[in-house]
Amino acid sequence: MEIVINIDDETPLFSQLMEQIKKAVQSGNLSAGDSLPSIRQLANDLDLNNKTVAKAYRLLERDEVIVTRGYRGTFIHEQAKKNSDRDLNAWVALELTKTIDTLKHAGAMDSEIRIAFAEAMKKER
Amino acid sequence: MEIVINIDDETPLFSQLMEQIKKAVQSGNLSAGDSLPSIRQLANDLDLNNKTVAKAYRLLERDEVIVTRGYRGTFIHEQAKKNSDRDLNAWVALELTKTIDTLKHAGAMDSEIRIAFAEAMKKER
DNA sequence: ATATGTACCATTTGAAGTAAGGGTACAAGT
DNA sequence: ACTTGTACCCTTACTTCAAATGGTACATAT
Repeated sequence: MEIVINIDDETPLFSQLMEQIKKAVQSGNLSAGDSLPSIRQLANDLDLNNKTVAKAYRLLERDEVIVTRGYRGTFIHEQAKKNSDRDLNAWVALELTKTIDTLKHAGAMDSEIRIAFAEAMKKER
Repeated sequence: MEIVINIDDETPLFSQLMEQIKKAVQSGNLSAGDSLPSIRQLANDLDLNNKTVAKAYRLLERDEVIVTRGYRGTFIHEQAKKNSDRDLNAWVALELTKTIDTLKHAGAMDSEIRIAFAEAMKKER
């Protein structure tokens, strides 16, 4: 499989990486159980920082598209194909939009919503 | 009635002004129908900018604590005492906290929630 | 003329957060 | 020794926003 990262693209590098791995899973280029390059290896190949690749891997594991097995490396998740369709971001956006809509219809100003949101994010630890 | 604005206080000036007017309503120092100083007058007395006072007045009118009658001036709302108890900010914070709680329990990262929130605020015009 | 709220134009200051990178270190296993 | 993912430390550049201020202008009324 080949991965191409475009630095000029406005989408974050870790997002590009996630998208391409998900696409490879959906197209069948990557199948359940396949091993992925190590974080350091991939970072070196793509000329990215370790942290950038690690972030993509961390999120892909949370989405159950890949599985990390410590020193053994990283592999494609058994349900990767099914899970690579799910879009957590879209769901998050939908939930937030619904709530914001409610607040605005009640007359809340944008700044009030933003302040309250920032406070809520701080306190929810 | 006397209003005291503390510049060293971390709470925004317009918020301080709103709070003090609401308190004056609750304590009975200001009653329904009482007239308030004009925006320019109050801004001058408290050494604030017109916009700062105007913002407080605008929000107090939205909360139905005061009523503006154009060139005639600004007055205490008929239901001011009842409405000065309601706290829109607290309700907004509660709604957002509930939604954020849901998102976090689903595994969403803080940054994802923040990005989605910013997008939702942009698109909801 | 003068005063009312309001609506624009603008700027400055400060805070907060993301994305990305750099470095160092660790336990677990080969 | 070497590699794995991971967890810290910190820095840089960029973006967005709130809050406050300043100025100009307007219709509406006295």
